[in-house]
Amino acid sequence: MERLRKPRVNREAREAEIADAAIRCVLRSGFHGATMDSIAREAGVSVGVIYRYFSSKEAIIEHIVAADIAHLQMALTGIHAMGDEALVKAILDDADKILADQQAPSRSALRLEIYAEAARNPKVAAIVRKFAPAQREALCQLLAKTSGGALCGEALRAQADLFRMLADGMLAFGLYEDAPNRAGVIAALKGALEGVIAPPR
Amino acid sequence: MERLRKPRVNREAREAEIADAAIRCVLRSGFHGATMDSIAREAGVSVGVIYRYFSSKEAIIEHIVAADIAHLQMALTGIHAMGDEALVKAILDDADKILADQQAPSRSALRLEIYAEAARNPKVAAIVRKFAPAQREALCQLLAKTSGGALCGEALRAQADLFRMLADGMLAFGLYEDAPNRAGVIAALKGALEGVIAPPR
Amino acid sequence: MERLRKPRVNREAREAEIADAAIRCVLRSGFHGATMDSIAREAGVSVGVIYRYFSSKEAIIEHIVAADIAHLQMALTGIHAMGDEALVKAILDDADKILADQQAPSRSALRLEIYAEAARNPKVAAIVRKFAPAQREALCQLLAKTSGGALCGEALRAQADLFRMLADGMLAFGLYEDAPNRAGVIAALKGALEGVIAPPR
Amino acid sequence: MERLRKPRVNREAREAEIADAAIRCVLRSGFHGATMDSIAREAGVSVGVIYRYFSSKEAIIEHIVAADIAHLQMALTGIHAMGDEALVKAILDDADKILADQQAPSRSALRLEIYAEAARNPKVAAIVRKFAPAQREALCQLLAKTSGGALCGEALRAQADLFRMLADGMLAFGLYEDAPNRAGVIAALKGALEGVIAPPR
DNA sequence: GATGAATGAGCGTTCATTCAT
DNA sequence: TATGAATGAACGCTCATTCAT
Repeated sequence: MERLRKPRVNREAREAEIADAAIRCVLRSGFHGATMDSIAREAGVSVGVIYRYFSSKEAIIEHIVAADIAHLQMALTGIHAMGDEALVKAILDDADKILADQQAPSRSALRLEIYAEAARNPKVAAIVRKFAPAQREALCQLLAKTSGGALCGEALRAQADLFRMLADGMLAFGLYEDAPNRAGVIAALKGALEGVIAPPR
Repeated sequence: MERLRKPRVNREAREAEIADAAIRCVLRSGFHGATMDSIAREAGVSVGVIYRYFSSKEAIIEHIVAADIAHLQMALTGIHAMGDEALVKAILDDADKILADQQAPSRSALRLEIYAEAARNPKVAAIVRKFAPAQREALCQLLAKTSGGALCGEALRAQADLFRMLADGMLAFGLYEDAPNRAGVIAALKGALEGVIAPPR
Repeated sequence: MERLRKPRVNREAREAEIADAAIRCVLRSGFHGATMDSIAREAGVSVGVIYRYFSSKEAIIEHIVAADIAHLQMALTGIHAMGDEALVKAILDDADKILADQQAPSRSALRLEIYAEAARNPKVAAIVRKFAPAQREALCQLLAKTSGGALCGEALRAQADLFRMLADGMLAFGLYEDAPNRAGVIAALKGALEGVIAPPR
Repeated sequence: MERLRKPRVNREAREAEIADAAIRCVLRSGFHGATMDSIAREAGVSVGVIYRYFSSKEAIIEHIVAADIAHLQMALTGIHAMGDEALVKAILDDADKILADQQAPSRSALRLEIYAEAARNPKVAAIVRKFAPAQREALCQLLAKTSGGALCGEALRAQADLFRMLADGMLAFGLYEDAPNRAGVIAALKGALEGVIAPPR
């Protein structure tokens, strides 16, 4: 017998709602400043409920970290699902969008928080490290393709690491000005990309 | 109630002792996790003493931030006090040392903490911003010199910003491996530098 | 870490419990000497609970002050709700009770604390001042009635102020003897009242 | 051999300086709010010095209390050192001055503080009580004289107590208005005095 | 299962008191 | 003797976590 009950959302959806609320709180106040009360209020649930989905505040933090790193991972692997010829053009054309996404205040503040936390919290560091090789590999493949095979071996990995640093460095860049000149930064990065990427023939 | 008094020393020395102890605590636990008690214990003084040298925990944080940013500032301006011809060679030769200093775990962990804090603490953000233009200018002058005048105007500033991002991005790089392959990173950066820097004729 | 939870009761009851406990602590130790810990212990709750009912210690003090001043206010206005003829007799007959209530050690000690606090805490002073005009008015009406209209205008107000001073002066009177001779004081006050109050015809 | 040394003040003078500084601090901030540091600063000495003259903060408070009560005592006994005929006139003429002195904000704030403290601090209560009988006696003698012998026995004591209450009640009166109408209060009190005091024949 | 009131350890800070100089 | 730096218990307050309802 089918019933239309009160919209009992499933476990995953509820967990995601709470995690999203937690992220909004963390962006406002940092990992420490985000209180369980504030997360509960933001998620529209009671504190007690949170503990049915996460064993502790620590667990929420780890979840947020893993989700953010995974998002980056997807962005990277997502890109080179594209066909070869399209790729180079796409990157150059979409650089604005890709970079703007990375540099969005919400993303950068969260990532900075994560990196600071990773520098002293072993569990968070472990999550960051777990994904690092795959991300490096994804970047290597991307650069190999876009450079038309000109880059390989040690030089390829070095270049990939350089791009990784650029991406991470962008996070702090927004802090340097009250109303940061995003356009300028993005243009500069595009320039750097063009230096490496073989222009579409 | 046992008393083991810490003897009097001069003001600056004591202040520095406390600030150093505070940095060690911050590296271990972050700005928030570093408690006044832990700082006092680390410095070998009682809590009360700290308040003779700093008006609040907030003041300690601002002191640490300002000192770290000022250190970076000095490193940048220090470099191009050198003569023109010597400079390019010096940079390439000393890149290892310069980069290693910036990438030292204590420095990078602290800087990451600072960036994360700046993303939501206006006072810390103000300190970071205050130095940003001078640092950019220092980088611009450095690149102008080392590129033999080839770079100027908008392109020069863009390149400077790119290097700034690389420097900041390096901070997070140490997190990606348990025992990070510093040599590899440094080699890659050296490569990047050589792309811009006019080789000494 | 043993847990013995105090059960839920309704908001008003719990708030009153805490305020009462706070008054007992204030009587014992003064506004300053009454610590949040001592209030919590006296109320049989944990410190944290207090903050669910009062936003700060300051708020508790203001609550206590306002309640005490309001009690006085009610005593004053309550009296002359009575009919004219009954009034004079009632006052003379009940003077003992009224004065004894005001002079009860707990009331007088609290009021003295309030006056001392008002002398330097603007918020407390504001509460005291807020009720002063109404109290004066109530006293004026009372005297006008009981004097059979013989008192009016400036003379009425002066007499009212005199009685106000007597009432406040009584507070300190209990301090002058170990086991204060209340009966004597009350008799004296009764005498003073009779000097003003028109004897019932 | 006489010497003009550095103005080494004697023990009593120094003690009085510190006590005076302490009173100024207490008036500003109450017994609790006055810190040993603030007293030392106000007195222009170091904290350590205070402890050579007073064994503790408690001792300073007791000293202040005793001094204030003694001051009142002297005011009372001082008055009727005067000759009989002069007395009544003097009191009526000087009532303004006498009352204004009692009602001076500095005196009243301090006395209120003392009464509040006496209500819970046994040592302070003891000081207040110690002087009470002598003060009552002084008031009795004063009233006996000024009433031309009309008052005596129980009635005399009751009247004296009434005046004592008026005097204490005046202390709180200043709290009821922002800029208290002292003139009005004083006029009213003068009226009360005249009711008892036999007009000079 | 959901709620949110209760808990209390632990935070940043103050200040009476001590004592090496 | 005078100084004021050092001490640390104790303060007001917060918040992750628990559990009776």
